[in-house]
Amino acid sequence: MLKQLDKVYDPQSVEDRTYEFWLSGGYFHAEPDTGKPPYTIVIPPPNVTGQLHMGHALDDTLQDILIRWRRMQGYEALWMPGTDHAAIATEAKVVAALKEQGLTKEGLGREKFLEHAWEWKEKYENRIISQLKKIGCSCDWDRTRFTMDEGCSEAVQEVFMKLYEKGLIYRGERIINWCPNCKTSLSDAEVEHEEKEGAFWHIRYPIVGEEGFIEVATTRPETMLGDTAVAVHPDDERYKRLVGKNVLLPLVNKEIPVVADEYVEMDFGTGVVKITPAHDPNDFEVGLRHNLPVINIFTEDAHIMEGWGKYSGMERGEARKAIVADLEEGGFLIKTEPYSHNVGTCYRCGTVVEPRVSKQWFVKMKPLAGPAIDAVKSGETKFIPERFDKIYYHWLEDIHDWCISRQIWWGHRIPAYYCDTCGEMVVSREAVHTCPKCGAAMHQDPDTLDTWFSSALWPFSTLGWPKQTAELKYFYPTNTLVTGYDIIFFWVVRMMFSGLEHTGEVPFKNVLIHGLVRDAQGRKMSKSLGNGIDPLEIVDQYGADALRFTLATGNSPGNDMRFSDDKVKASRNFANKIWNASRFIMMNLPEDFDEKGLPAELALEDKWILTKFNRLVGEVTENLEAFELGMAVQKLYDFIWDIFCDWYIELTKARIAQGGESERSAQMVLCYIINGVMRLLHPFMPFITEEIWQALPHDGETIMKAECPKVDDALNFAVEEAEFEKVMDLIRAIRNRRAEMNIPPSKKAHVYVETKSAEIFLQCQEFIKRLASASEVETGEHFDVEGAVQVITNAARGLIPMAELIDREKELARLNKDKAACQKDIDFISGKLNNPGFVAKAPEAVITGERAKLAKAEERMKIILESIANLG
RNA sequence: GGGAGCAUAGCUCAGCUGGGAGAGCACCUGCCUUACAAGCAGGGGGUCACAGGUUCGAGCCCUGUUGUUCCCACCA
Repeated sequence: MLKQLDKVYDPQSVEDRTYEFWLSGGYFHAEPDTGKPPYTIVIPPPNVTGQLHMGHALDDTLQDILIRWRRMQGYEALWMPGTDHAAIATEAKVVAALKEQGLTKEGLGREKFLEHAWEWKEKYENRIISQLKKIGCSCDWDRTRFTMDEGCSEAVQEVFMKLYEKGLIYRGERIINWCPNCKTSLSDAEVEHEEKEGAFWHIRYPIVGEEGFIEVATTRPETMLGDTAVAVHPDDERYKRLVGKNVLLPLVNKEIPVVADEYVEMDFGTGVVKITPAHDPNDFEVGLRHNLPVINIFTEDAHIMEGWGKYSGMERGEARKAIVADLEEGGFLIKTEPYSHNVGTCYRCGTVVEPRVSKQWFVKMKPLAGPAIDAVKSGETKFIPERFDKIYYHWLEDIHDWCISRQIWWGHRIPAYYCDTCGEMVVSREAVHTCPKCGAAMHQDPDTLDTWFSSALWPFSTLGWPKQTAELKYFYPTNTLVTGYDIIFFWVVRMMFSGLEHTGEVPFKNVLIHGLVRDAQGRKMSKSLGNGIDPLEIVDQYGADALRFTLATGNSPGNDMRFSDDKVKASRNFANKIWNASRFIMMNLPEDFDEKGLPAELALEDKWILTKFNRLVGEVTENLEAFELGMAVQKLYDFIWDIFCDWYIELTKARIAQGGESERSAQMVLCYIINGVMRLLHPFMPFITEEIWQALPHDGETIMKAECPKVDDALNFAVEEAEFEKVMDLIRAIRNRRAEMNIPPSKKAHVYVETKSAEIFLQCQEFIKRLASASEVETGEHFDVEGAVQVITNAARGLIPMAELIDREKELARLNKDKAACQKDIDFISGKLNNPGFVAKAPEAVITGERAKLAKAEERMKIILESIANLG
């Protein structure tokens, strides 16, 4: 007994029911070594932050489409979203959550704080899982929970140890980016540069031992407290003689030297730079070259430290005002000019970054970058689209060492231990409590590791590495990574060099890069703008299938896409169309219908649609193999709507009405095609396709594990396809004429078809009657019909006697227009064919194509001329 | 300062390796044709940013120009 579909398509109930069914069957579960083909795909997801936004929805949808597609091809496909425990931005979120309860991180202490963090993390991960389910992600949730819980700490410790032992991790005093709000260091990639309005202050530094002064220009006067030199270019004639002398630092009244350094640009500003090694990365370098002292004037939240008199305790902005005022009062300020420059800000909180000298852990990047570059150069890992490899190279080629220590609590703790007494440091897998040198107590480094340090291990740490698990062997290296271009530096690059370094293999073969989702006006979706669209609201409104379809359609890899309600609405309409087409088929099947194959006798139109379907299968397969999801989806849309619904289903109505063998074979072909189409479409619209497929005669438990349609050469009928299109041409031409003349479909008319292919038109006369409002169809070589409307196609001329509606002059004008258009055609094509260059150099296939076109046009011209003669 | 992308119908965008320009939405006309008005049938609308070049042939390849978006970068 076949199931009937609901009369009205309700995505909500379809989706709830279907997902429940999948879960209860455990269909997402992936096992290694199942004997299935060895091609596997693991697509690690980005870190999630607790709230699914449109960017994630796009990412996850694309990943899920690829996963489902591979599964249907029989591959054992694995997908594991989730986060390692140091997931991005989590500490800030926990702190914010605690604040609401009146608690602070410091008040709780490290241990209690971490307890809260774990609790909080679990909550948001559960939320994310339920959100991912809503958009149809077919992820192995048990595995996801597992990988999230343990957080892959073991892998992180292992990697740290290995790198440390190889000398690729070191601890040192460096100038790093410091966020005074988050009170932690940041890597270069975590700093965003913003153009900000500022000023250029010109300040007098009196020369010691003589009259006069040297003019220094700066954008940061408040840091002058920490100045330990001024620098000029060695070749600068203006200042050459001053090198080696001292100047007096205003306000501080300290003598500092004038040094010569090539870093100074002579043409910029005054050609004199004040050197503050503690608070500027360049100055720090200059300081190193000239052995200058480093004077840190800021506390970790960017207030002036103790010991600076009235400035102490001032916030940096406040200090700037006070210092500028004092300089002016003391007569040291020459002028202030407005100046806009780039300022580094924290990518999490937007606070202006303060460069700060401190002891941090670093990863030496040069040795790691080499193999990562080579892997892409050799094509072992490919970017799609290709152009992103340039961005990748560029980043890796002038890379600085990576600062990996963070002064936050929520993260993987650095496995280094320091002796309280002698300062000895030990790096160790196990906790060390007593100093191996002096026997005093040791304490672990309070810092944690950069989120991306652990995220970089995702492709293998989630598979059990460093243990050589069966899963690791089976699934690694993975096939494809899907992510946005905004995350190449943070994550892709780091996974690449980490994978190569620790496993000796690239972590993935393909990197499919997608763009950002923007709002309807093309703006980036952001919290501050409040223009973010919640994917779950879209799902509630239009359904997950519509959302997924929208995200997959109309965009090509690497390009941004605009998201608008109208697009989702169009996708929902498409889903509705599919629903109704399926409903039509189901309604017209006998209750015990269970045919899955094709009838022995295929009608002309059956061969036509089977040929079209076969072509669709081939093209969609090709597109998906090449990651051209947008194109695949477009072709499916066109086939289903235009070819299947608007033509084939309409054609079968005549056969269904007729009954008997003709009806039965139509039912079989309808089922065959819709079944195949549902399977092709399933990755894009998983819910509706499952629901429909289940209602149809089918083999297997779920469409997720059904086989993807394959090209079948036995079902290509090129000749019949072309023949049938002659009939379609005539139907279209008649409809066109009737519409132009405003004849309602209810007004049927006799149609005479003059043609050389009479038997086809005769065979298809029922279609012409139904689809072109014909009362009778007659075919023949020639008809004499008084006062007939004439429609012309390449293969036939239709005569419709409608004397009362015909305006002879208009008819003639129209025919002459046709004639002119046709003549233009002929001229154009023959122009090409008469061009000796074309005939000599164009490929044979193109030339024969043009010849065929010409023959058709000439045929058509003959019919037009006859028609004009007929009128006269 | 360096690099990349984009510029195609009123709007949003496709257009794969060069062979007479496409879709969705919007618009206009006619239809409640028993799957679907979230629909059906038809229609109008484009110097493919500009200027050169390569080619038998350019939306597509090359050079330059303009506009626009983004990324990177230590000019205080």
